[in-house]
Amino acid sequence: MTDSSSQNNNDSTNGSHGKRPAQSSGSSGASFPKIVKFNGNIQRTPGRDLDATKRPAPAHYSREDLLAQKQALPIYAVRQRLLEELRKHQTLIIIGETGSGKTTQIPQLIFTHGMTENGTIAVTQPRRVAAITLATRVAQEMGAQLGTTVGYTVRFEDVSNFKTKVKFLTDGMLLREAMLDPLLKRYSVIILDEAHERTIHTDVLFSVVKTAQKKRAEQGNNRLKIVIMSATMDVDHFSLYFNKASVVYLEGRQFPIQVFHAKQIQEDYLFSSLVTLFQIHKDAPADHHILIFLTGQEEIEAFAKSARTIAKDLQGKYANLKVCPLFANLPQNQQMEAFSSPPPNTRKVVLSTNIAETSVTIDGIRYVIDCGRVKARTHMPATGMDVLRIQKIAQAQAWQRAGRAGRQAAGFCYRAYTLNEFEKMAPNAIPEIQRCSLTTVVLQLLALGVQDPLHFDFMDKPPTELIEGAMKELHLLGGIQSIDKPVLTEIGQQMAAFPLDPRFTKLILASKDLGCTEEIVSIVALLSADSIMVNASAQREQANNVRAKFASSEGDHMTLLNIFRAFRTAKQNRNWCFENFVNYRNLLYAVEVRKQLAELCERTNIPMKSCNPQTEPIRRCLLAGLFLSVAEYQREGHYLTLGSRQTVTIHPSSVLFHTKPSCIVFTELIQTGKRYVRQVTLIDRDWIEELPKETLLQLRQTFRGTVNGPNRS
DNA sequence: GAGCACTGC
Repeated sequence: MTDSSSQNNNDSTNGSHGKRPAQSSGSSGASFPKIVKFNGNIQRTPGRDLDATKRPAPAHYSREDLLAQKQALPIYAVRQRLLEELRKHQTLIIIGETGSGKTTQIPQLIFTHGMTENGTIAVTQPRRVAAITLATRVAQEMGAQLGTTVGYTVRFEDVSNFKTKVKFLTDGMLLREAMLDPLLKRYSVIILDEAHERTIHTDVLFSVVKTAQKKRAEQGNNRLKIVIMSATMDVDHFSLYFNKASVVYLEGRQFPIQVFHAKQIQEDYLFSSLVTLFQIHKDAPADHHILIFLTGQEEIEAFAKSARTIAKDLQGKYANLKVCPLFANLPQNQQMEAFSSPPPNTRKVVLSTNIAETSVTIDGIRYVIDCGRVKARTHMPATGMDVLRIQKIAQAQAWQRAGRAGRQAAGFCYRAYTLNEFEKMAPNAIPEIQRCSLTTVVLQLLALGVQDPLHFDFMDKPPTELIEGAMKELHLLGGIQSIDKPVLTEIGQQMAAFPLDPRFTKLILASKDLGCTEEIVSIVALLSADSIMVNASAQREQANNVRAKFASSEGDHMTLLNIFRAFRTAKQNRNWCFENFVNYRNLLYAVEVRKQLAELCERTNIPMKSCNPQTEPIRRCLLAGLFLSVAEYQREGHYLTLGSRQTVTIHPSSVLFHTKPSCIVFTELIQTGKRYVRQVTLIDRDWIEELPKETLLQLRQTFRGTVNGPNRS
């Protein structure tokens, strides 16, 4: 550990040995962050973690084992000095690689030295599974039963009680708590971990904890200690934001990784990655597995096909090759393939999206091939549309990817881009808060008591248009009094209470008058979950045929509801899901969301009325809540949106893709190759005129001239 | 007749 400002001690691990594929050359001079092998037994299960039976069982260690493991962590030797720093400063920034032991050891250090007399230690994580596994591990090390002294809180699961002193929670969960108590009075220490990931929640929390600390200090009792933990080397930014807070560096052990860059610019990064794969395959021992970072499902499936074909031609000449795709939308049983050990004399090649960058860890990876690209979502405030496109990664991401080769032993990373290209990459990825729709964030800020979101103390301020766009949408939804005076209305307060996109809360509120809350709450829950349709390209046709019995001629929302009802009738049976090509995990998730929403409805006096067997109220409700998302048929399959007057197409996954009704309401607008609307429902155009007067007035004001007389061509 | 990266409440 060294004190701040003297830090530039990255090991350059670009060694001189190692074989080079023909089109790659050894990199020179680029620094490499420290990679530390985690010395515990923490494993992360992929995907949303709802199925408790699938969670890795906590390993059982003896007291001696646990102590030995603790002592082997790099942090152990410096714990006394670290403690001094923690005592000395009210705000401390700790830089250390993931797995250096900081996340498990620092909360214990704080706890055992009495810094929790006036409250609990909160440790935030960007992901649920991490919060759960870390709490399990720390409880074990402290000899406590999980849920007592050590616990965790994530959505749908609160394993903590009033005695809990070390609490792991998702950053989103702490933000929720802050909306009820902006001073976060029950905590004496708040640790924001993985701060370098800059999730939208952590970014808001930066300011929330800073404000809470200041106010509590002014009140003079129960002061708040803040610890920011990050893996980034760009510490000045953090330190400056937290009033020049002290920075502590934690060194770790690492396995060296040799990095190679392409010799010249690769026109086709897929082809280049494929060539590299087989050059490695020719020489490396069979149990040295390979991880290839690609951008998306389609790309991965095409790459897998090519790789398997080539491997078949080479059969018998080298080791066997087992190709495993890995992306979040892949059904869990297929995801597990990427984590299992392959048979003898077989090399595993995992083709992954950036899910393998942070969310999951795969054993035995010695080689990484990095295509240098990522698919990222950007919000366009002018059109209200999200654009999904492939872009170059940042340097920090490139190092993160490379690090995946050195988790258990020395490794290699082959980059499908030149050193020059690498040097031209942005040092860090653009934080989420600067590129996503901020409607929910602005709503949360207002609920937290922030007066002027435009001048909120962001660590990195989002573009003004994004904040203004959010205010505009909130105003249209009736959530704030006016754009100039952003004060929450009663509707706005309800929107803040619901863990939903405000547009979806609006739907629930609209359902009250139409007597279809029972149905709308299910639909909103389904829209909140990942896709419930299983869509492997290989069996797409079969899947569509089997699911045809659920399809509604009225659109996707009714179709979703039909599947959900059938799932519940089938007693939420897993096999039923398998037979019907629907995703069990995501349906279970929707059931949980529905439960939560139903409770909130009860609390806010929205009766769970059903309109069954009628469906018209549901479609009228969708229109009432989503009146900004209406489109009219033009010609050649194109639609024109009522509000922003953009040409859009119904997404091929929609049940209305063939039908092309004259007027539709949709829940998602996204640009990939084309501009698509997804989740589409057929409506009667006359219903627009029958909307409540205030809504119509608002519509006319917003889109003058487009509501009464759209040009039909 | 064509395709959405990843999280979270």
